[in-house]
Formats: sequence, structure tokens, C-alpha cells
Amino acid sequence: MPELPEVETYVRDLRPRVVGRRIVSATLSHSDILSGVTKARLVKRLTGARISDVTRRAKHAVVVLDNSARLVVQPGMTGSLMAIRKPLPPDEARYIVLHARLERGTALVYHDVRRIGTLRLLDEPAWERFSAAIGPEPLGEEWTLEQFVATLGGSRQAIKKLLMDQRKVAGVGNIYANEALFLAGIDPSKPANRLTESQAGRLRREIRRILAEAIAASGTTFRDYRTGTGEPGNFQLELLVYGREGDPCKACGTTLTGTHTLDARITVFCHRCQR
DNA sequence: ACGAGGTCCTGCGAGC
DNA sequence: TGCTCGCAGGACCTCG
Repeated sequence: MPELPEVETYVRDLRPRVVGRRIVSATLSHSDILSGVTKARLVKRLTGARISDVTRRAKHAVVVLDNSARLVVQPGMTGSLMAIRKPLPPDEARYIVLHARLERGTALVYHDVRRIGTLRLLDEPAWERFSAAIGPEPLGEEWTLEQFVATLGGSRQAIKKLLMDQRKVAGVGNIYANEALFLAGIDPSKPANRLTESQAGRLRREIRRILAEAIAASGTTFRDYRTGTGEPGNFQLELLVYGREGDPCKACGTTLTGTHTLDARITVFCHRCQR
């Protein structure tokens, strides 16, 4: 499921393949993934526009167009953004939601099996508002320890839920929240405002480290995720807790606990290592 | 402010 | 074999 490292991987794979190219035609197969834009308007704004950049904000891939519009792609759980040079096989092609044919034989494709993802088309002011509502980028300069400690202190929510709240920290989802909390030795259900200063510091460091390592490994392929060139990621090999409930903790051997009590998402942790 | 629960969507695996 | 059912989940919503 694409979180920050997976979306960053799409963006890095896509940028050299699509930037500078004009969109010759655009086809949308399902309108149910659109938010705040109609199919007709989306197709009209995409057609003829040149792609001036591809960037990332939180878990959103942002295709910047030269007509001052931005195509903002949130892959949800099963969405992927790819640059392809030849048609996908039919059993894959049926899940293409948006197909933008570019100059010189490349296509920018949004593929999504379950269509939990969202496509938006935002002009500059709308983009500014949208981005301003999202929390700081955890790999950016602006995410200081002071800032994080202030965020934690203002909330009694379980720390794991806070980490996944995009208004508080951008781009962390279920997999990396579980992993970072394990690495930092913190119980996922601990109220955010009860973390000590040293726990906050350790958690922040582990979040930054794991996100950077996952980007270096081209993301985590648990089920559906593929990179922008169709390859699986590699970070699933490094996972210490996610997907390992019932297996022994790699640090102490205790059987890892899996629960759904936090926001109905699978939470996996070691009750001995994480306090 | 916070937790609980529903909604969107489809593939997949379990159970019969 | 073929069906029904529950589950997976990121973001967003309502309710208490």
C-alpha cells in the first residue's frame, strides 16, 4: 500500500520519463475516483497540457502541468502510477483508470484495482490550500523535534493513530508506523502526550531512518505495489513486525501480537520490547 | 478531543 | 465446482 516511500519511488521513476512531454490524449475509465472534478473537465485540462514536473507531497504524487493545473494522485491502497512504453497485458490493462498518452510513445497510466485512490485536479490556489492542510514532511527540515514534541503534547490519541494522521505528520501509513514504533521501542497504544522527550526523539529518528531506507529500497511490496517501472520494491525484506504477527520478535523472540483495536488497522508489536 | 463505526471498492481466501 | 461471506484498508464522515 503506497505510503511516502512508495509514492516517492513513483515520482523518481516517472520524472525522467514524462517531464517535458505533452499529453496527446487522456482516457478515464471510472469517474468514482475523482474528487472535486468531473471527468469532462479533467480530460479537457489534461489534453494538450505539457508536464512540467512530477513531485510528491505526503502520499500524493503531483503531476504539475504547464497550464497551471496539477493532477494530484493519491494511490490509496492499490493504486499505482506508471510510465509505460507498450500496452499492459489485458488482465492488467483492465484496471487502468486513467490513461494519458504522451508524445513520443510513452503513456502515463494510473492503475488501481480497488479504486480506493483519489484523483484531483487543482489550480494553484486550491493546491496551496490542500497542501497547507497536510502536516510537515517527515524527511524535510521543517519537521523538527520541537515541532514533533509540540504535536505529541497536544494529543491524548494513541501514538500510532497520531503518526498516521496526515495533518500531524505527512506520509506515514500503517506499515511504517508499525515499524518505526517497534524500532523506537514504544507501545503503539501509548497516548501521544505521555511519550517522554527521549522517546519522542528516538521515534522521530527512527521514522526518518526507516522512510529513507525504504526509499533507497524502492519501497515495500506487500501485495500489489509495484514501482513506476513495474518492478516490486525490496523493503518488505527488511520488515521487522508488519505482516509477522504470531512470529517471533527478531529482537527478543517473544511472539508478536497482532490486534485491530487501534482504528481497525492491523497493529503488530512486541509487548516485551515496546513499552 | 477522542473513540467507534460506517463508507467507498474489488480480489481473494475460507467455508459450505 | 460454485456460491456466499468477510476481510483488506487510507481518508473522510457522522455520532456519542
